[in-house]
Amino acid sequence: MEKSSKATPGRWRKPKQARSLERVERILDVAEAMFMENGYAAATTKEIAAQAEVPIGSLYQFFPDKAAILEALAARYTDLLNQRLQTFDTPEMLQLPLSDYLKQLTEGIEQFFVEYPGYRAVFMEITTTMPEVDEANDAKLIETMASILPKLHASLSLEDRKVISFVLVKAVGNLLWISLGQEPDLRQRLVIETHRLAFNYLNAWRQSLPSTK
Amino acid sequence: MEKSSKATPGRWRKPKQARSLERVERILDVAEAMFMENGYAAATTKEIAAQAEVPIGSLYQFFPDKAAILEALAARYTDLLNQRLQTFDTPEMLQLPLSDYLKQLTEGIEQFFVEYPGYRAVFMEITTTMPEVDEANDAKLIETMASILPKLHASLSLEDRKVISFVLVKAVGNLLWISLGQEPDLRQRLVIETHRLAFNYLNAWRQSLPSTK
Amino acid sequence: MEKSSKATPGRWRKPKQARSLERVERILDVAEAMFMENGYAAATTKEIAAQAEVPIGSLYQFFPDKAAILEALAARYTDLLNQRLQTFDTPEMLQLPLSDYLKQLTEGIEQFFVEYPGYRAVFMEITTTMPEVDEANDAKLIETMASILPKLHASLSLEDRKVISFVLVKAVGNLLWISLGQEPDLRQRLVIETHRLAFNYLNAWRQSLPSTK
Amino acid sequence: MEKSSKATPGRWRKPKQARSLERVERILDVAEAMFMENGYAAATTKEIAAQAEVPIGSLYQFFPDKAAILEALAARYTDLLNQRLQTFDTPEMLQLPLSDYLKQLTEGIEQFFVEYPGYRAVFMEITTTMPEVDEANDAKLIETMASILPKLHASLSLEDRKVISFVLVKAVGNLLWISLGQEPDLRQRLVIETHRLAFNYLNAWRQSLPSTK
DNA sequence: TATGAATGAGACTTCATTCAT
DNA sequence: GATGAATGAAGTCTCATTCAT
Repeated sequence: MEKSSKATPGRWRKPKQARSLERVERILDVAEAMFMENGYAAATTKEIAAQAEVPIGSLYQFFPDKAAILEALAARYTDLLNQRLQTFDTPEMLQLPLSDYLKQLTEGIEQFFVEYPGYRAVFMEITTTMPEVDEANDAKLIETMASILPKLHASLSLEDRKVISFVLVKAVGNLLWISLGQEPDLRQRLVIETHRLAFNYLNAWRQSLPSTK
Repeated sequence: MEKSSKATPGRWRKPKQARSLERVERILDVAEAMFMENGYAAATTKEIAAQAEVPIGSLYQFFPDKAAILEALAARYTDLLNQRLQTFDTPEMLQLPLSDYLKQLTEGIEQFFVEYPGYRAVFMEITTTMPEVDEANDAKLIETMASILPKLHASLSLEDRKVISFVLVKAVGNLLWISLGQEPDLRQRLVIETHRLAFNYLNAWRQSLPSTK
Repeated sequence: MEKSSKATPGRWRKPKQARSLERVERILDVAEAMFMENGYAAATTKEIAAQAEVPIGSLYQFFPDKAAILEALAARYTDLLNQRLQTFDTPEMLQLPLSDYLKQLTEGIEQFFVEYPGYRAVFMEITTTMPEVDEANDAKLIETMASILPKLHASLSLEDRKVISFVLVKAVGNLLWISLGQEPDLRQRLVIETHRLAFNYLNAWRQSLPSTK
Repeated sequence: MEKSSKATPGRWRKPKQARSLERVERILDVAEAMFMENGYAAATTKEIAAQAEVPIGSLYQFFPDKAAILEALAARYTDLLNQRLQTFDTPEMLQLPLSDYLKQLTEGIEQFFVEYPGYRAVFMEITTTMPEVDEANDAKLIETMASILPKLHASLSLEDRKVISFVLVKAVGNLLWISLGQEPDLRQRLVIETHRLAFNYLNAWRQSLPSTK
């Protein structure tokens, strides 16, 4: 615990690293808000720094360029969503009947989008601006999904699991994501329909295979 | 039925309007290519004009600003896709068994995306930059879809048709659209899976209702 | 007074020249309004033509360039103001006591500015943009004034008349002109003060010379 | 009290602020010259920056837009003229006979216009382009004048002082200002006439009131 | 390490004027 | 003569990023 015990005895100085972390978070929060408000292109690094009360020079010490802020935001969310997905990879969950399981999953994901409205804004920009990042993100989610699937239905081949996960992540994800922006009534119905879509899809797969869950 | 037999025998003069239309088309084509290449933000009006061999001033006579070019591109595609959708609103099509019908539809839409790879790039930008336009575009497609549905299943309520169309347009559209960027093998499988998704979804609806097709 | 009795028996066509005059007037009126609204620089020839319902090409047949419109406006006003000034060069007027004469003059000029609020806008631009034109305009007014002065006081030398006219035109003109933009109360007082200024100035001259009016 | 005797003994570093101030001054000087040469509209920010040897980006750090340069110029002159006016608000000056006092004042102002020929160009543009700024500027001068007047004549009401100051500032100011552009002979006479105008105006006021200076 | 003034390429857009029809 | 689409030079201003302090 160096940095001297004597010197500058008055003001306590927060460990540098902690201060940095705080700043980075503040930058990300501000950037997210601004991206949501007017889009990535309209936001300026200067304004982000100003609102985050961080000198522009410091911002560039944390992020090599503007795009990196968006990337960091995306990473933050991918981690978060992945964690949420893993929530559904527990014995209690997996023992539920398929329909119920998917109901939980569908609602859980919708819930996630409600909790993090920034997800939408961030990935809209990402999809357009950095397809690779978007791809990578989805790949992760698909992988997570693929690792859950065999527990729902044992006899799925790796190939099948990948494709099914792809379809689920993209279709279900997209639908729930879009539903967010809709009127409450329609939105509620959309969640139900999304469940219907997912259930019947997976159910059809189940019936086409020898053993079922 | 020539454009005059006697007068102005020498140089043939293209009607003004035709020349303008040609220019507008050229601008749109060039812009589309550039938007696909590096994105909307990276494209410059100056370069678009140059490549389209149209003076920049003329470009601004046709389009009030850069965004208007993107909008026009979107409108062009919405019309095109709508027309394609209407292709499936014929007696011959509608008499097919549901599965076959959806196979045609799925493949037809995929085909469309193959034919017009610009669709993707354009609507990616649109979704981010001009959500209203995107909304309007989807609304049109959903409406068209909703007008086809009752012929597939008579007893659907208006409300149901709207929701189902929404789900189909968004999920199927998104899936096929994304599949475009995938490896051929995966892509082929995705088209099949999309069909499976759509069929089982609609089939579930059918079975939950009194009379069926 | 037709323009031929036989030819083009159907629609009557207004003599070309008359139509042109009308158009020119319309252009000037519209231009004046626009110059007053947002200034000369902000007005565009295209918009002037559009509002005057005259094709832009025609506008350029009447006026070689944009500046010419401003010049024409100035000329229109110079003539008008000169005429108004000549109103004070009548035997009845000139027999009035100096104070009364100047009261009439002051109020008459103020009245003119009220009648033609465009005068202000036009000459503001002119002064800045085309000092020569402004100079010429003032020179005319000064000359007119100088031709009236000897009737008020016979023994003024040409040199004196010129200087006095200069002072009167510039100071009185400016003051009345500015007063236009003031609150009614202040404006009324300014007219009175302008008269006081002019009267005491001329009166001082009178007393410094041998014979008086 | 040197800027440190020990530390950084080598290169002397001009304080940041000083450098900025210098740049701002240079920009203003260059802009003034260009506005005088061809008018505000003809001057370009790019050229101003180039001649001032300041990057265009820096120019825009000091001034939000082109108009702000003109405004700054106006403010600079208003301050200057106000200071000059205050020169006439001293006991020695105020004890002079009215005629002598006004002679000093008239010549002092004329002198000012000679010293700062840019004043004319700047306020010509300002009057047209930003009447509010012009108004504010004149209001300041009028106020200063009004604060001097009671010392010339004690029994003037506030209302009277305001109007008299208005007349003096506008008429005398305008006359002297215009005289600048005239031939030397005429100019000299105009200064004399301006004095005559002002003196007889104020003198008339004096005689109409009970006590005099 | 921290700061923020400095940089300048280049983006979008305007508009007076022309001239082919 | 009448028309108005066409032209393109040129203007203002932005902003991601750097680097001297």
